Amino acid sequence: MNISAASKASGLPVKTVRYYADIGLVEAPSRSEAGYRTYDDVAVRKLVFVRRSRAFGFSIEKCRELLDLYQDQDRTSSEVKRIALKRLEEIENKQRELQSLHDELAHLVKSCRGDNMPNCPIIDYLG
Amino acid sequence: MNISAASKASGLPVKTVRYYADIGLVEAPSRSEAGYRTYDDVAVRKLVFVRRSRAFGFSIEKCRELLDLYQDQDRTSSEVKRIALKRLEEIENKQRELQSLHDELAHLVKSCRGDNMPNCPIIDYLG
DNA sequence: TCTAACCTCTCCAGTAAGGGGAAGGTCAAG
DNA sequence: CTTGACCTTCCCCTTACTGGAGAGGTTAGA
Repeated sequence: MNISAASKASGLPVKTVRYYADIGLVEAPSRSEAGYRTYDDVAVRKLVFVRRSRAFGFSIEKCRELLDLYQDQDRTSSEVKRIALKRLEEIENKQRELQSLHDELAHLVKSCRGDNMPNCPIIDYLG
Repeated sequence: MNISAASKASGLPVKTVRYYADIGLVEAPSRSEAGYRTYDDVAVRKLVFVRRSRAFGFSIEKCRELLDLYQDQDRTSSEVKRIALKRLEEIENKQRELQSLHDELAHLVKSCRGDNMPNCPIIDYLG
């Protein structure tokens, strides 16, 4: 499998597939005689694993840890759960942050008439 | 006012105060004989304006627009409101995204026993 | 007056996670 | 044999800063 096939199979852009090997997140693939990267199903499965992990917002470093656990037959589910719980907390923190931003901004927006006059409570609040 | 005083007065790090002038977000301050940047209250007010705008998550480019409107006596509040509404939409989109991430991840976490066994629904889902 | 401590300057490099694109080699079809 | 699709490496670009090096300026105290 050349890189574009691996890209389609994994759902990741070609650039990203290269990048993940460059930074050592996944193993460097073997090369054809012409120097082309060649992928097998195992490599693609790991790429998919990373794609799904990234979709949850795990950082590359967390993906590294998760990938290690994925490949470690002696892992404990508590190790995985700990990482996932931390991410869940991050998400909840971000949600709280966004909620308060939202409420404040929505309040300002509602108080602004949005007409042709220069007077604006939004600008007033910011200034 | 030297830069550290302006920093304290505006609530922005010194580096950031310099940066905002470097990228032309705010005017380049005048200089003392020794080349030190000197700030006045007007400059500080603009820095505060940017800090508050940034706190709402407005990008630097949006801050540029907002700052222009802030300084434009002939602005209309509808121009400001339009920008704020767009940001509000962005926030709401992000909230929806985070909510679905949260629900999915929370579900996985709940289904994982987090014990000493290798079996893990989180890893299974990702793999 | 000298010196230590602190302030400021510019410039360079780095962050996260890739994306864009140039210059050049390879491969399969017609 | 040529064309076009594919692959390679390399370097710069993105956002919004942050950190640090090395050099010069300022100020308070001995």
